[in-house]
Amino acid sequence: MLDPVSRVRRFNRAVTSAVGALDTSFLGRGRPLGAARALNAIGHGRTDVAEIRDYLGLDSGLMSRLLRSLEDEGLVETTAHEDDARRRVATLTRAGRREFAAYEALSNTQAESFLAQHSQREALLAAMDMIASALTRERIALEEMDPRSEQARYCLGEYYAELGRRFKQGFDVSLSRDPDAKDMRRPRGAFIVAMSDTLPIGCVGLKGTDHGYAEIKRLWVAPAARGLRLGRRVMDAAEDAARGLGIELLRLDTNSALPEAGQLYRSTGWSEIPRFNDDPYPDLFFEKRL
Amino acid sequence: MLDPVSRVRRFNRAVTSAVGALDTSFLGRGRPLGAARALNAIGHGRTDVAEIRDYLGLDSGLMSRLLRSLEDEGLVETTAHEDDARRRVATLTRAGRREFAAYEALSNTQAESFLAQHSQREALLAAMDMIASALTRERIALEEMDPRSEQARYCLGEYYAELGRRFKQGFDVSLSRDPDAKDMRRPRGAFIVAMSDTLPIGCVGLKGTDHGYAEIKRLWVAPAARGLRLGRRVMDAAEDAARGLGIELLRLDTNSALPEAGQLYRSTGWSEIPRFNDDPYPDLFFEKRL
DNA sequence: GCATATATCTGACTTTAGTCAGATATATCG
DNA sequence: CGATATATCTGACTAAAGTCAGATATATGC
Repeated sequence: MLDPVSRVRRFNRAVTSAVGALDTSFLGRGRPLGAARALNAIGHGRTDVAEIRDYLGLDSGLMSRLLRSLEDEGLVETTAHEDDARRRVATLTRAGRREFAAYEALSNTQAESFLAQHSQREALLAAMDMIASALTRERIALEEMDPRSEQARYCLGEYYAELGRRFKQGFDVSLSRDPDAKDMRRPRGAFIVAMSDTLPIGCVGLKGTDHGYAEIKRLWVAPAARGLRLGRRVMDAAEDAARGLGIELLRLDTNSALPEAGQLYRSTGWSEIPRFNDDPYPDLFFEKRL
Repeated sequence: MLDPVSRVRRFNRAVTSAVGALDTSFLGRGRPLGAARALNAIGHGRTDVAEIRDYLGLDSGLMSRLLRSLEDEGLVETTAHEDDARRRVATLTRAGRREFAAYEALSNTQAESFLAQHSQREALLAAMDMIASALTRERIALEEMDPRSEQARYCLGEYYAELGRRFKQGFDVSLSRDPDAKDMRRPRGAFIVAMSDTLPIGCVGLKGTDHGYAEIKRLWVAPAARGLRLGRRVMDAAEDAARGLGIELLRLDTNSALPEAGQLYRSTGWSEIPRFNDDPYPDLFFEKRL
């Protein structure tokens, strides 16, 4: 009935009016939207004035005045930055934290009531995740993290769960060659997480070995982020990290039940090699010379 | 990692900035956003001034001034309404149509470039459809239509395709007891389509028979609209239509491969009865006394 | 026909957002 | 130290959006 472009535009119309409604609900607290947005940015931990200005896309004059009005209301205090007295740092006062909490409550209530009117919650949330990831595509940041960090462990948990669903025989980490966290940390290796806003949406591990090569492990992209060519991006980052560590040969193992992974490797310069380990799960092996 | 409310809020943030970007693109044509929105509302067929005002949520003074500025630009003409000379009707001039087309082109380009950067187009579109339907939930309208109308035929096509996917043996309409369009039109029956904006997202047929009962046929809800309790709403509408036609007994057949349908019937006063036709597809039969 | 209701318009006003050109204070580089 | 760059602030301004109290014209019910 509708062509793809009309479907996108139908979505845009729906969302425009929903955003408008959310904005108006923020006006209920007797403060212009600009000031409310600035307060919320500070509440969410953006304390550096330049950072807030950049995030909200404001002129420096306007930003300054918004801060002043929040100060006049007694919600915000500004001090000079420790390392650079030209920069200013904004923090919420006690009253500011209370006001911020009130905005948070408004947002939460609105989100909850939206969810409550829908009986297929998980499908709806998955759709929202997917669109949020697509819309914030340019803002996805790749960060090197400790493989034991909360974000990394979340990714690994999702990764194992997905293998469990996709392998006919299921997946039990303890049977697999679970890499030692130390091997995926500098200087032996690295662990890279793709963050969209505060949400981890993909990862890859570079595991150092003592056999003259390093291994790529735990490549995962959240279902909601597939189609954004993120797999390729994290793999590129892992290869860069490997080069930085002086590694010249990479190997990896995978399973033919994950065809999209195999396709990615083949299209990015990896070549299939014979089995090089005795892990029970993989049935495909690749290597790439850097 | 994220609780449901945070996921909704992440979506809201993503979408807020995307909407802002769309708005700014509209400013490129040298006209304030308010005027551009009014022009687009007229171009999309909202000609009654009160209707535009209502749609855009504007004060009557502001609306009047926007119309005036569009008239001054030579893009819009207003005339008195035929039936009520107090009301005004706005139409685009030739120049107005040209300008409207330019805005349309902007929107289309923006939508296309969003789609182009994503390789899982169909999944992304399905997610957008789902969210658009959820957000415009209160604006879903049930309309009685001819079962041969474009909208009805679209729904039926989707319905048959879904049965084909869900029945192990597939589905071939010609083997089923395809109701005559005449039986699903007044005065023998009715055909109801649920419209979200201009998109049909569900349907149900009420088919008159000569056996002392009418049948419910072709109950379908678009995958993107599931979870909105739309099935229940269209069924209620069909029952109302039946009551209006003096029908006292309803019957329907369905298949256990469609468990959500069976559940709907059981929870809305239908009771299971023995087979009452020789259609090869159904294996469950219900009736309800009105 | 008259009172009342409705739809739009006009004029006078305020608030919010945004722009721009300096001013001020601090940092950095040679 | 001095030149230059950077971060923020201030003042003066404009544009856009929105509000509100009537004015005007037309419709409707008795």
